[in-house]
Amino acid sequence: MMQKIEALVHHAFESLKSSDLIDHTITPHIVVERTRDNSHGDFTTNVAMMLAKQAKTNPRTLAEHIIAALPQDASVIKVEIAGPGFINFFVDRNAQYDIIKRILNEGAQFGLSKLGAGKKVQVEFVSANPTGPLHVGHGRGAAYGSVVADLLAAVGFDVHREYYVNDAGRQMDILATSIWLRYLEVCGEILPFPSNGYRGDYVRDIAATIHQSASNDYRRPAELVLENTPLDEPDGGDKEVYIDALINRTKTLLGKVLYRDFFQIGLNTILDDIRDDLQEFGVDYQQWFSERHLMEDGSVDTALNRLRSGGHLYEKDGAIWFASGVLGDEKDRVVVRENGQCTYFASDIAYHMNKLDRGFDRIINIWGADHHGYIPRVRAAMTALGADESKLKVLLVQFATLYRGDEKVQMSTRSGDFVTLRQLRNEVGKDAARFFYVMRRSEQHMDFDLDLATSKSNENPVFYVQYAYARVCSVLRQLDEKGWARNLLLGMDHLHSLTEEHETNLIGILARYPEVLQRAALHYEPHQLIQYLRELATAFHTYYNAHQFLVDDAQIRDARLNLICAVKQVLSNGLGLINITAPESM
RNA sequence: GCGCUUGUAGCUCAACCGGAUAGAGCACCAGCCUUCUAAGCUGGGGGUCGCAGGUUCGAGUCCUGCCAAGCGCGCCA
Repeated sequence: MMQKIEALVHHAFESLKSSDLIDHTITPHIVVERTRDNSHGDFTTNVAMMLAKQAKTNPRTLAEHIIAALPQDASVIKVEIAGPGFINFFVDRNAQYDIIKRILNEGAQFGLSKLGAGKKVQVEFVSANPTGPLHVGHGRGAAYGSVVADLLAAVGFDVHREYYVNDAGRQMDILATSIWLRYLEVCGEILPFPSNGYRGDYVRDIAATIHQSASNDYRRPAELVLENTPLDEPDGGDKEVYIDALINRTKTLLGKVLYRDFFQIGLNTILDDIRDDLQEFGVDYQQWFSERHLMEDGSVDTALNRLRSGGHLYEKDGAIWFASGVLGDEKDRVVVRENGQCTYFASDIAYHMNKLDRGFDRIINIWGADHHGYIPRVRAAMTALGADESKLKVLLVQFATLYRGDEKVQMSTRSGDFVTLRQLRNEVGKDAARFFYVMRRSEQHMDFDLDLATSKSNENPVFYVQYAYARVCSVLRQLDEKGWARNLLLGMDHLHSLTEEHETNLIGILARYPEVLQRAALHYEPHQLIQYLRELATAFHTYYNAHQFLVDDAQIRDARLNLICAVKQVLSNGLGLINITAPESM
């Protein structure tokens, strides 16, 4: 309908041009919107106001010309000028009933579109370091990323979901060393735990598991481990220097092969846990991309060589720098350290080169908001690699602060004192967790109230929407119990009897669903869909309270049943996109 | 100090490329169950859209300056 009106206005412009009422050089950008107020009709356009100056007339006069030139259309029953020059369109109610037929015909397909035209989009999200279980901060990125990906797929993009596994680098060495030290404790060795090590209970668990299968194979005496190590921070030393020394001792004492095995067991255990966790949270990936793989197959060297041949690298202070400063970054960045090791940034350049080489039309990175300072250097790298940096879209997710009632839940990753995503799921359930996470704009700081998410009351927005769905199901069960059967075709023939204000309002909301989906997808804003579902649920609950559906008059009854079945379908489609269940009864 | 983000009702948040009277939920007050699930509905009060300028037919939305909060500014990841 919206496109139809847009076309009508476009035709009007063309005929005004040909009759010389409007300058030929004017090319109107016609935008037709739904009105926000029923008294303004169904659709509106502001072109008259936008172009009045160019057309050298006032908005209302121009609007009159446009209306006079509008082609006739049976579904448009009234057009009027309002306010400073809006052109408002009133649509024939009978045309609006068609949406119910469409929804019931298209079913689960209703709302989907081909807007994306099959363009390849990669969405990389979560990508938490595999140094421990996911915590509630990662949960928001997981929920947000998966819904964004599903929304894009729903409007016709070819979506590739990916998790970048940082399985190389110092943090992983710290993890492996932490596990080994805990393992030695299990063996009976007595030694202090480094202040910069990973202290979470999961480290002890992994150590215990390894000891069960490997017994004392990796055991070395504590004296040897601590031989020639500097002081840890609590003793007046530097915790970074100390942990690096311990990593070196670990590598030396275990030897290359055993260290590698040990490292791998830790990595696999944690990665498996993360995989399970995400899967149970309704998050699936097409690919888990290994950073280490990138280093081992020479991709990092290739990327650096490409930068070098483009003249973007130089040497200073024994390190190799990427001249990102001239490409929009705050300053230049080191890619190869003085000790010959590549930085994390170097492998990230290779990773983005790899993404580009795979031919994605759009590359979406979903990061925690604390990484925002990293964006310019990645863009600089893409530009230096000769790519179009506008293909990259970085979406930032702010942290969620957990509350239990009024009380803030304190968290610290390093000390191991944090709420895991798994704990959150166990406490509030997958549905509530997903719903709450994407309820707010992602860049918005968010307060996550655990008590509210678990409360089975009218305060809880998740139940509110699910209850609307369950209510429709309940009505259908009642229909059956009363010995009636729904006659779909009879209902279709009498949709015109749905004239109550509650009914026309509901129909109007249903008709908006495809547009909401497109907007939510193209702007990467799942919260738009949530808002919509709440609005739809409200309109349904209101209708439910105002009118009886199961009336004796079969024509009205079946028309109403068709309407509420359409509501049921759209609720199901919308909840499905957020990956939240639609319960038959509650 | 520089950069990014945020600032809307008592609280948590919306507001579609700049559009008509800034909307929800919670909380508060007053009502609705002999009728399809009251996890629901109806009505009410509640706002200098952080502050000050500017752009224009029109600004919560765009521009500039200030104020406040969060984050970032490693040869960490």
